[in-house]
Amino acid sequence: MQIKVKLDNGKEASYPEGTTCMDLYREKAAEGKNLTAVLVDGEECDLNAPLPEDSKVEFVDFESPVGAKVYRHSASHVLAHAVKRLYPQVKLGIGPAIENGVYYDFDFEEPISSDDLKAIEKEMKKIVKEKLPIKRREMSREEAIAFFEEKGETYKLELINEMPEDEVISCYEQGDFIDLCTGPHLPHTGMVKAFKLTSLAGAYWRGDENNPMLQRIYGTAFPNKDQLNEYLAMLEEAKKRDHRKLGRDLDLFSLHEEGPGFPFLHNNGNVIWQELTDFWRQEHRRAGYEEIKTPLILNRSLWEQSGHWDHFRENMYFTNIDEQDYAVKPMNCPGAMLVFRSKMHSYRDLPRRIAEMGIVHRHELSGTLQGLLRVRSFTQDDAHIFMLPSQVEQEVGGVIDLMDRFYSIFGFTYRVELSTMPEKAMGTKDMWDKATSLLERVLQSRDISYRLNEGDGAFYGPKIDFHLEDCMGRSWQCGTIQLDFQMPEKFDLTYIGEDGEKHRPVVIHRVIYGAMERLLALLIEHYGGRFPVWLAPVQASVIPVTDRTHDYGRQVYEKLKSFDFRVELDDRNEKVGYKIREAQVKKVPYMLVVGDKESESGEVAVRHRDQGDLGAEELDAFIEKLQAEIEEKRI
RNA sequence: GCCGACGUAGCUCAAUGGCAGAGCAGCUGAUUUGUAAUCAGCAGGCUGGGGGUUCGAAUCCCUUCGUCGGCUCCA
Repeated sequence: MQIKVKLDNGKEASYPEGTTCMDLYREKAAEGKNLTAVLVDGEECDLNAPLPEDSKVEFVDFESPVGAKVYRHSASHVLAHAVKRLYPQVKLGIGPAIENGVYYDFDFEEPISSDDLKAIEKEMKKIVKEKLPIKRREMSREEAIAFFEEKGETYKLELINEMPEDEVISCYEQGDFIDLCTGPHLPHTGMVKAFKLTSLAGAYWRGDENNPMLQRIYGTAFPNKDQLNEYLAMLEEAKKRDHRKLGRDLDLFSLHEEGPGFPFLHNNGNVIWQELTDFWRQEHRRAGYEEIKTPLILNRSLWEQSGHWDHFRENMYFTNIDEQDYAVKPMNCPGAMLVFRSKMHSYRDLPRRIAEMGIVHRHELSGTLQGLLRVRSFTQDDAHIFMLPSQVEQEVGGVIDLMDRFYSIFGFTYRVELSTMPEKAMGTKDMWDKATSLLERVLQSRDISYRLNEGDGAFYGPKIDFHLEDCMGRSWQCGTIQLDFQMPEKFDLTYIGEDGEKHRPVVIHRVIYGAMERLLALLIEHYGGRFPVWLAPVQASVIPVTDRTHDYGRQVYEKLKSFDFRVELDDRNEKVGYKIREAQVKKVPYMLVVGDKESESGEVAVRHRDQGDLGAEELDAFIEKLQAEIEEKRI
């Protein structure tokens, strides 16, 4: 009997019944293709499984996401195998492929240290050399339980016990190593060509802090040495862009033992900050926002009223004034509620868009602090929009437009997520459903694709989050739009409707930059310290060639200053090359070299940090161009 | 908070139980310089803090603070 199979090149072929994926795989591999997996009818397929009749077969290599996953998953088994050989008593956790690599969680009898990774890597190389065939083995539930019980693999037993009754329990075997795994895998261990163990970390079993902490070994794997080295070089390159390093080198900010998580902004960083907030104010005025400022410390009773006392207390700082309890604000909303409530509103007053650059303090766990990306005190570009229920869709849409306006100025790409009702939530399920579907409707009407994040909403309402991607492909939550039917109730907010009766307004909380500190970190890394001219702490450095041209250099410097450019005069007794190098290292966008020629002609010799020497130009012409570049916020 | 690693001059790093050092940055002087580093000299330290072991500690041990990589959490 023959079976018919449709291949990925569109051709149909027939094979004897019982032909496996492996047979086809061998046939393809013999053609010199570097395959890692086979997809049957779009599903990852075990290589030893016989092909079903009329199936569609595709072959994938490392370049496809599925191929990379299979490849790296096999690498994770090689890792576990090596660890098991070196530490026979170790208990296995899980070991999936992740973006750019793999990890595997282990419960060691005695904790290992990162020095031990070398020996493990060496053992992995041996296993690769042995070219052990990787075979799938299916077991009955009883068989599997008995097997892993005998091996003392308590974590695997936990996984098996939670599998649905009818699930096929499959294991993969290579040499003397067997692991519970759905697969599929590479045909043999010799195919795992280039890998490196990168770090050792702690990780709670199944991500739950109440569970024991396992040791997680991270690594990465590629089909060849070149690709591995390229990846490692990319990591090195990213390190150079690290905002903590650039923050120090460019004198933007600092962090001190005296205030962990409380960043100090230096003049250079503050210049960028001010530009960002100036731009923010301008755009918000245009978009019809007012701006307020509310106190940092407010009485406990306010936090009880807002619900923060019940829902956010672990993250708050407290103090005592005149024998009364006070809290440092962790959010700006209660302050904004008080401002709104301080006068009567007609429906004609709404929507009221009230913005605040609000400084908030949150007690984050010490282990989570990270430069400016994760801090304990930060400034939110907050705003609360108070509106009629009928205005919600339009207002949410307006905020989305504003988000896009800001992010595109910086050249960021972003991803949208919709977060729904969490466990610790205020309000009824019905209100939440209503609010959530409303947000969904706005996103859908604008054709914005989004990811659903079940149970991740704020305690007072569902939210739309905007995640910006940084240069390393990590994403950070910045903008968020949170719908709130709770706060208006808690604070008994009202407006007088057309009917002369009191009604309840709806509130949205939103930030666009998110946290100024995080945004600054992101911008530093995004631009690698080469800020666009509108943001650059120093926009131009005037470099006289000799003492003879110091006076002319000063004239140029003064003129540029009179146009409000941020400019420096480098009249130190140094060679031109030295001054240029220094300006380049500080990533100053423009260097203006002035020597005898320029001082006679009234020109400046313009050098751009990226384009190099641009030649001499009339000073007025340069000023005009610089103004335009700043005005347009050119990237 | 938890797991692992680390903490030496402003920065990057040496010194592994026996006198704490280099490069860059800084300061002083010479040099008058044309598109990424001129030369010479000087200064810079309670080796994160506290305790211990030792004749002797940057080095070994304990503790505490901080930092880094993760986990959990989040703007």
